[in-house]
Amino acid sequence: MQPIEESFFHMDTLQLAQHLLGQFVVHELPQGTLIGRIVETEAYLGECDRAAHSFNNRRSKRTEIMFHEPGHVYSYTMHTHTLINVVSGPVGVPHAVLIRAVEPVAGLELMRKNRGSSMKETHLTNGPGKLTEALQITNEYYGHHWTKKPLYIARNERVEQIETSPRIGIKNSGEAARYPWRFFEKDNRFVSPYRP
DNA sequence: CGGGTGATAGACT
DNA sequence: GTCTATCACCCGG
Repeated sequence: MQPIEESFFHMDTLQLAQHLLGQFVVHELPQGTLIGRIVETEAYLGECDRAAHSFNNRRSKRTEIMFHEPGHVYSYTMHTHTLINVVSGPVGVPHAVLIRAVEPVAGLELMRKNRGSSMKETHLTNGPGKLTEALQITNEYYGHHWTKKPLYIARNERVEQIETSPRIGIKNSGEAARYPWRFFEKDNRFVSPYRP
């Protein structure tokens, strides 16, 4: 398993959010290699998107990485959970794609250990906070690049049937709350539960 | 020290 | 599936 080429990340953000579906997230650890296949993403288009942390090109210590080259890791903490993003857009354009769910591919035993032994398989990685816990992804990877080991994206076949919906958890973002910028694989049981 | 940042587990129906 | 109580850190002032 090898990291994807850097040029992969140089595409329109809404395209990238869809092309990421099917790709592998790989985390190589001493205890084993954890792999998840991306089945759900959301695009955040900074300058024109009230739901984005970088709305209006808001630049802070936290959003800074989104102004850098695409392919960097943007992570942030939501109370007890870490959420993980892929920086998108050219330098100076603060876009990102949130990875909302993956399908467990390898390292299931370790994932179960990370998530609690009684956790059902479908609940292992079917949410943005769940998958970071299962794959042991922490804020230490803020500013890392997704082409570098030990945490990287590896190429796999793209998904064939992509569905869209409004994004989740942003209902106070006015008009932006209705943009259909959530993408997921049709009928995949590891997609997070939809909350209308 | 206040504001900003939504997801999760578990109980219930 | 739906409901709801609970969860913590970083930052700027």
